[in-house]
Amino acid sequence: MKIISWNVNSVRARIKNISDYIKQSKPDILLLQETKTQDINFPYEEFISLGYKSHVYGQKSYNGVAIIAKIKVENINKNFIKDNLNQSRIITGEIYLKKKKIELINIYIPNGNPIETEKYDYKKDWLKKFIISVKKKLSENSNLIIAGDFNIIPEEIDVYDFKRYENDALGRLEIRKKFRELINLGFHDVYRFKYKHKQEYTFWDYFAGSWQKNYGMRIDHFLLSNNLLENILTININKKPRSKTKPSDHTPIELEIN
DNA sequence: ATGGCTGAGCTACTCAGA
Repeated sequence: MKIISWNVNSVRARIKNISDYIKQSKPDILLLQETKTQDINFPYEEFISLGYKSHVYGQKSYNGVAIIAKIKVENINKNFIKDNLNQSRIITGEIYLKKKKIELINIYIPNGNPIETEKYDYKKDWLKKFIISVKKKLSENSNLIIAGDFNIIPEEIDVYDFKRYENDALGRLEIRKKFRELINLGFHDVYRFKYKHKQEYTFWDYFAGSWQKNYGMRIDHFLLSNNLLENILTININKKPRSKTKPSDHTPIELEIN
């Protein structure tokens, strides 16, 4: 089974790129973040024509997450946490891998910049609530997949110049500790689990030639609960979509499990 | 290297992203 996570930075502006990518990568499930559109304007038909059903939790202009699936996804839930600002940042559902019932959690964690503002507090509060809910869910189901745009640089190796981000909402120790706290509930960061010292990124800014200079950061992640480690086949950051015309600033991360 | 580039909503310009 192939599950892919991708912050597309507008599903409507990106629909051609997304469609081309699906045809090539053929995921069973595609988890989208930053769809940036209300549910009534979601391009359902484009995904249906490719054989996918869309489970969406949209919002006008900002945020928005979706589970695009070729296989059955049950018990879709948009209230995994209570979001203080009612932003559309999390959608969950259940899938089956052989006999295992897996809770799939698609997230778009707040950016949190600038620090020392209400935006940063919102990110900290969001993470606090999320960790509590994950802990509770883990006590009910030991098969969890958390994927999405975390807006967290886990370690120094995960950004082109750590000095620039050590006091930023993405790289600050206080935030990285939250990521570690999540991992310590019983998860592995699949990319880092497979590649101990590899330096690859999932995001590059649009400006200042960041892509060309490879000034990027690894902020999109797959976390698998320890019970699912034996099911991991491959994890891959696919840089091709970032090199296309009219790209998202993020590129997909692809997981294969069996 | 805390500014530049992109998208949404709207149709000039602000807000947000990371």
